[in-house]
Amino acid sequence: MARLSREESRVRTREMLLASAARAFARAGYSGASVDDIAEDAGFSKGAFYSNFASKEAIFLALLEVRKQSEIMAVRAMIAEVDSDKLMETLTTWLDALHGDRDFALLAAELELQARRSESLAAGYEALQKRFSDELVAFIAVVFERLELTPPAPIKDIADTFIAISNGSALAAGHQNQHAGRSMRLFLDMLIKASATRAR
Amino acid sequence: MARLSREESRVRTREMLLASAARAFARAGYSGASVDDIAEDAGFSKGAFYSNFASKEAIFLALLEVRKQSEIMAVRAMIAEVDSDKLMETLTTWLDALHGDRDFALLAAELELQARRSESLAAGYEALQKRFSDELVAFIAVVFERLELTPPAPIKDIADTFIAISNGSALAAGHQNQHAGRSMRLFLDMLIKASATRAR
Amino acid sequence: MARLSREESRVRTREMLLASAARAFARAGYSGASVDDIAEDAGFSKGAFYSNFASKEAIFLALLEVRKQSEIMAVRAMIAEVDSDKLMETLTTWLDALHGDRDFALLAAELELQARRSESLAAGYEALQKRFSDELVAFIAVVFERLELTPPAPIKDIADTFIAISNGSALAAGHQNQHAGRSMRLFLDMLIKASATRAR
Amino acid sequence: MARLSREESRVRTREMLLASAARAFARAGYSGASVDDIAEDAGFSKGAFYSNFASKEAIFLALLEVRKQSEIMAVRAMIAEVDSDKLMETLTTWLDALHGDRDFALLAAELELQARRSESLAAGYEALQKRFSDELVAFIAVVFERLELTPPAPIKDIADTFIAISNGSALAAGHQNQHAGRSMRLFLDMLIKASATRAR
DNA sequence: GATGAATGAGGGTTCATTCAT
DNA sequence: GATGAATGAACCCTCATTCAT
Repeated sequence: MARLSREESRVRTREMLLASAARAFARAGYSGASVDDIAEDAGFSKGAFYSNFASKEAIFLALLEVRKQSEIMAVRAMIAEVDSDKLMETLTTWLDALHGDRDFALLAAELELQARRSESLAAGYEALQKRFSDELVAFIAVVFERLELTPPAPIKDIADTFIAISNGSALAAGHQNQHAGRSMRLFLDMLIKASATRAR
Repeated sequence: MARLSREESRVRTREMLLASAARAFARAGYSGASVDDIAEDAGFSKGAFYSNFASKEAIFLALLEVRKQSEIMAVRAMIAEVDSDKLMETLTTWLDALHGDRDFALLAAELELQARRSESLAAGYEALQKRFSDELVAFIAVVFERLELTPPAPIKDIADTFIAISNGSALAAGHQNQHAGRSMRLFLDMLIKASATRAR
Repeated sequence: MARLSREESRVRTREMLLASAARAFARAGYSGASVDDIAEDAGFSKGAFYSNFASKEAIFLALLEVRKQSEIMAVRAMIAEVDSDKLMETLTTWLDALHGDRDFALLAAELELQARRSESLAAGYEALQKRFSDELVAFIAVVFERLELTPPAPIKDIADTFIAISNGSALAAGHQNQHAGRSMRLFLDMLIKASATRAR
Repeated sequence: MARLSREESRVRTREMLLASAARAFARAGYSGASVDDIAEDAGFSKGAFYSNFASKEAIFLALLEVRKQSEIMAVRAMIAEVDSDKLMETLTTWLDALHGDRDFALLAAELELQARRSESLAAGYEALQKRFSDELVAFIAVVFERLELTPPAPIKDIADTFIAISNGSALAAGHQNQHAGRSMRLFLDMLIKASATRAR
């Protein structure tokens, strides 16, 4: 059985704490979640927490980074495989993933809100958000290109609306989550209908 | 100088506390805002707070009610004055109001999030949200009627998307808020373009 | 219908507050009972309370006085009607009264305890307790005289034991109060058996 | 100098808090004593208190347990060494111990009262009290056996009276405590005089 | 690196008391 | 005399963080 090296073990602890923090922040919000909750839920002591993260804010920012990073990677992956056949299918899969995990959605909203509140968080957040936004703009541009459609508005606005609906749906989704994602699909449908076929 | 009567004074205190609470919750979130903050910011002691509201949760719910109520009244007012000439203008005014007050928007988002977390809040919240949603659905139906257009999707979905964009934009709006509301207008434009003209 | 004079009305309010305080102190103890509880339970406002009593401590002391006074009067009444025929019957009635009211008993214990804690209460209490003790000693002396028995110990000790059992039973009486008073009767029986018939 | 291990240190803190709580509750009663008082008097912070006891009620109950336990052990010890020569001497020593510590006595009374008021305390209390009572009944039975006397009343009643006098004396004992314990001895004397010598 | 006892600031809430009405 | 809004000190408890083990 492969023994974990010290480094591997440290990484593993870190990841378990991050996962636990994601759950805790989603459930109770940044202020409402306690370091103790997070540590215990991950199966560690408070001490272990502070050996891995300098503060509660630090783990929050780390989480923010992990999440935004993975969102960026997801979009980038979609760009790579854009082709007329599987595009809508890929999109649908992505949207389902985005809205399927209720905790994920609530966490996203909490991240946004909290980043807006704390100056120290805002700094780190802004940069990440910019990168994600840029990536999304690029993706949308590629899609319109491929579909040979002319966007009905500046792509930045479309991307912003996309993000707004995503976050907004997360907030609005009550206990019965069944129609989360409908808003997004309605928006997509209309977007395509509203786009002018490009002259050749 | 008109001296305030006992009752007037009480009402005034209550309102100042509500205003202060709105600021505090917007700034720091539900958990992050302290009763002490709220009371002091309103110029009162903690004791005064508790002789006006039974608990922190109570003032939060009271705030929720006030806000939702005024949103409902706004929509209702719009229904009353719907006519083809001033409709878009009225809508624009409303949207600007909705997004013009940054604190209001953040508060709205916080209200949604918190209501989703606390069972005791959720109870009170759900009812209010239902009433607002119903009102919005009625409004949208009237508008389509007046414009003699057929909606491209169930009106409930349209209303939900409307709300999602509103909340989502509030979250996404960074320090520079200038283009908040663009998403909403984009959505509205596309909505009209996507609607079929009704057969007469 | 006779209107209450201002003075009568004041006395009535005072008495209702005293009765309410007795219930509250018995139920929750001195610290545990709040002025608001007491006032509201009596059907008045806090202001009315403070118009009648200078402080929480003041009403407690007033209560102490009323109770001790009535205990003294009860003993004095028994002395007056001591005669060989009805003596034991009278005693029994008194004891039943003492233990029949659970609240009364708990209040008595609380009074004792609290008087022992607060210096300001102790002053007023000590005097009252002395008067009651003296009265009880006189009563016991008369009874032994009448029964032509010689007490088996200094009468003061007998009186003290009497009081100790009374207070102790109140404390010990659990929810099932049926055998409160047994201790007292056991003590009385033994007391008589242990007394030497006086030589004539 | 022996350094304290982690565990030893924890136990020591706990014990110091318990001792401090005993003083505080005796002095000010359950409601009157504050967690802050208790912690500071023991030389710790409030936080230390709460990492040793879950709540104020918890330390109260823990105290109750310690005290009742030691009372039980004391009675059990007496049963073990009952023999005609040293019995009365042992009893006397015990009674002196019971009444010698004024705080102990007041605490006992407070424990009884408070247990009667709080449902959550009552649960834990009742069990302990039952065990003590049973032990005392057993002890008294053994003593009568040894002395070859027939008790003049059900042993349970005798035990109850015993307890009542003990608690009652604690309450009645003023600042001058010199004659506490007299009641108890008077009761014992009479008890023996009132017992019938058993037929052989 | 991990532990958890301890700190100390603060959070929500209660409450005796005051005082303008 | 009665009212109850307001005060402000405590109270019970939580929690981010530190540090000796």
